[in-house]
Amino acid sequence: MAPRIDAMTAKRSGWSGEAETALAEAGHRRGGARTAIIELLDEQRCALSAAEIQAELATRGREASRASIYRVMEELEGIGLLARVEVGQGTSRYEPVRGAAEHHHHIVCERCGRLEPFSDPGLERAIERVSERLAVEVSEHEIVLRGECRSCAA
Amino acid sequence: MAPRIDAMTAKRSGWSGEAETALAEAGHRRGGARTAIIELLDEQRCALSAAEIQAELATRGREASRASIYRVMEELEGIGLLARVEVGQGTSRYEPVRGAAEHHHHIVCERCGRLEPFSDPGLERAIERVSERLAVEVSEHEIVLRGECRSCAA
DNA sequence: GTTCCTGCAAAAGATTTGCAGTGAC
DNA sequence: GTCACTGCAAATCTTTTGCAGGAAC
Repeated sequence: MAPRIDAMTAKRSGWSGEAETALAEAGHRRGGARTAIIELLDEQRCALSAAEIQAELATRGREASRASIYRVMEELEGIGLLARVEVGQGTSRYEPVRGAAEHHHHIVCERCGRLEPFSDPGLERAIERVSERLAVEVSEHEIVLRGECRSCAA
Repeated sequence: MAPRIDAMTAKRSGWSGEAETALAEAGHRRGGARTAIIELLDEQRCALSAAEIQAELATRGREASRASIYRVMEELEGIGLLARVEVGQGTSRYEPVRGAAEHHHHIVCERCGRLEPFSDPGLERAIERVSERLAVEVSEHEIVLRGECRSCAA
């Protein structure tokens, strides 16, 4: 069931192509706003909020309405290609899901608010052990650390 | 600097008394709404949203305005006695912070939405190791698991 | 009496939805 | 030609803020 990626659609790093393909297979048509949003997301190294997506698109001269942004987020999240990240600033942020190899979590700087990704195999193992011990089918997990990032601590 | 708990104020399990004491030391006066909110929080085994707090207080005939609820949440969070928990439902939830012994995380049922606490020493150790490895001063961490709770899986 | 606490109403944000026009297939 | 995609405006929902009256100390 994993969507195949053909050379035509998988232009960039693969994620945007994967997303386009999955949407096409689900019977969606293409649209300018969505394409621009997907490409923008694919370039990011960390999660963006809807407002940030809109602002960044605007600076590129490829504006999209807030409604479209939220609708695209909803679609992508629904097919499991987008993760919603909430770090307690009252807004949701979104980032591509690229599979296990790129699986990561986030650390939020309490001083500057910056969001940084990190990953740790030991932590993932600990999560697995917990879910086994709890005898619950855990389909997702999310870890947020809060502290002072190195630039702020310096 | 840890607030002392005297026998008069620490009525219930201790947390509500601790909260009242800390607020008093910070120069706050007492008020009906706040007392009711603090007592309600102290009875909970897991986090409540502002709406739930208001509804539960109403059924007890001790209503409080939404504004007061948020204001009390803000005060308690500010002195570190309340934790804000966000599990991705668009609303914040709040729960007493009772210290290391009761430190825990949450699992959210994707089917029924119920929030359950869990704790795991191995997971805490993994978090410690990560923060050392990242060389970042981590002051807080939050872990949310998503899956199917046992009642729903049955 | 001063200052905090509270409720109400209004405001501020984020997100969602209804609708009509445009565009993809 | 059909039906999805988009933008706009309106609606919804959560949380915050301004203000005036009442309460704690």
